Amino acid sequence: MSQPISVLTPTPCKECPLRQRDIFRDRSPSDVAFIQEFKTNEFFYQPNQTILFENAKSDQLFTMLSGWAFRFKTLEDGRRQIINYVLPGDLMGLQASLSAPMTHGVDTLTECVLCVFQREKLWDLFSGHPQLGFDVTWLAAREESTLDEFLLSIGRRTALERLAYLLWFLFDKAKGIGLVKNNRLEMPMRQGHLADTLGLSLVHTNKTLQKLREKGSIQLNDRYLTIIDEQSLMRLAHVETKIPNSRPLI
Amino acid sequence: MSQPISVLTPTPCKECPLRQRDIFRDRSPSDVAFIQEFKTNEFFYQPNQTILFENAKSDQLFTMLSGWAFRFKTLEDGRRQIINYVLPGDLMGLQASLSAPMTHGVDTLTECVLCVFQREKLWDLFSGHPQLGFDVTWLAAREESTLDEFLLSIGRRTALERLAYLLWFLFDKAKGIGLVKNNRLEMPMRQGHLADTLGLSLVHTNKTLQKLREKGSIQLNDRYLTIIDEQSLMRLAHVETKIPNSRPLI
DNA sequence: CGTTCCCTTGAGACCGCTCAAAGACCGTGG
DNA sequence: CCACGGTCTTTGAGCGGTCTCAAGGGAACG
Repeated sequence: MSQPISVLTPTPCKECPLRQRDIFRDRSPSDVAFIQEFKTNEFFYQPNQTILFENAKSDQLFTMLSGWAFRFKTLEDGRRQIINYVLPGDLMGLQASLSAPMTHGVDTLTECVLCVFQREKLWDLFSGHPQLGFDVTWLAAREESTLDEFLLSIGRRTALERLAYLLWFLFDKAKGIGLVKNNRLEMPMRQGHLADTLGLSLVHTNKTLQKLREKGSIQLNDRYLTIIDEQSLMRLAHVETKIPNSRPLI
Repeated sequence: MSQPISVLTPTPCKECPLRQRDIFRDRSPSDVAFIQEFKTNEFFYQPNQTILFENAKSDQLFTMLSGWAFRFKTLEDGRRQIINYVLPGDLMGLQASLSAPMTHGVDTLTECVLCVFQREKLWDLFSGHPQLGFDVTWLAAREESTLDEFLLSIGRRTALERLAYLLWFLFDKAKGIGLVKNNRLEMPMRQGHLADTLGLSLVHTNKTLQKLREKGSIQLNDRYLTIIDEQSLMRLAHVETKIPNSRPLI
């Protein structure tokens, strides 16, 4: 299990390529300066490396700068549940910074670049920069409502609806950060990851994927996802509340 | 659909009966004073009333003072997923205070007494009382890790494991706030609620409940739950990470 | 050119679902 | 005091969605 390497010339926060996107809210110069100070390092990970270990303590929290990763939990016998995917702009490791050891792990899917923050400075963030504290809470609350929706999915949607929902969700989220080009999204995960996200077996996920393709809602081959008819996909998935994408970046 | 009534003589925060319990962390007098000011009202609800409406805006957030409620989401065709239960000391409505309309509803199970806070003062909380801001985040992060565990449950645990987990979880949580007396917990929810929490049908939930009883792990009748053999229940449920109960109260 | 990883397909088993009905409990009104 | 309706629990029967097991095919890579 190899280690990440530190990036020699980290991106300065005020030139952060993510922050340029209008999906991320504006920040005061003083808040950006604090974030810069808060950021102690920049890490580069290979695909299939572990960023955060299940049940281990961590002194760091991270913002994904580029790449895909996923959060997951496992049972001792190996059953795995993928909780959510981590895309550029997402914060992770907050939980471990606030209290106990991590109750979930995070693994990379692609090469990833991460901003590294030190947990001990988190208190300075709340006390000295309340807007940032507010934003951390905002992000946590938003993650929570995403998980609410996933629970509804796994608990009450059929396999086909679930898959439709997941693909729509990922496509929509990726679109917000500019990962969708020509209506095509490169999805680095395997069908096994989708299965572990949906609470389905690999085989049934594959068969459900076929059905979605036959219906003409999506196209997915060679790692590339295209949504052919978004309206019908959303109807199939019972998407009811589209959360606006605009959000803070830390 | 009737309305809650305002309690005529609300409990003063510094005499809050919950705050006396050692499970809730100590607070500085100045923070308690702010919470007192933040609290604009105290509501009383009957069983089966709605506290927060799905898809509606809300200007309030609440702390449960006494009683049981549950958070849920529904699909248009009526399928319902219960996300989590709300017990004394739990904060709710944060999401609506931060951004969009509520993406989930909250209904009472029993009579409930709630502290009511005004959303517009939330910013004062973060800017003037960073410890409280930190604690709000802490609560959000903890709810998130609860949902992670529920996702693992519904996605990867069998019906029996899921039910075992849920009963253990509720019992343990209720114990922390003194609701368990003589190893007995009064559980106000119906089997239909359990089913909608577990992502199972009512009938199958009933049959799974029988199995748990036959195994001698639990006793559940007349609304009262007793855990006979906690170790074996935890083993059955694959409980791996017991999150410590100590937490902040707002 | 063999190995490995991943996707695909088929067959059969089983877990959990729906439909249906009966029993238990409770509050209300005659 | 009993009859009645409503809500909740329990049980049985049969169906089907999803699972596991198994094997074949394709693409990437050393």
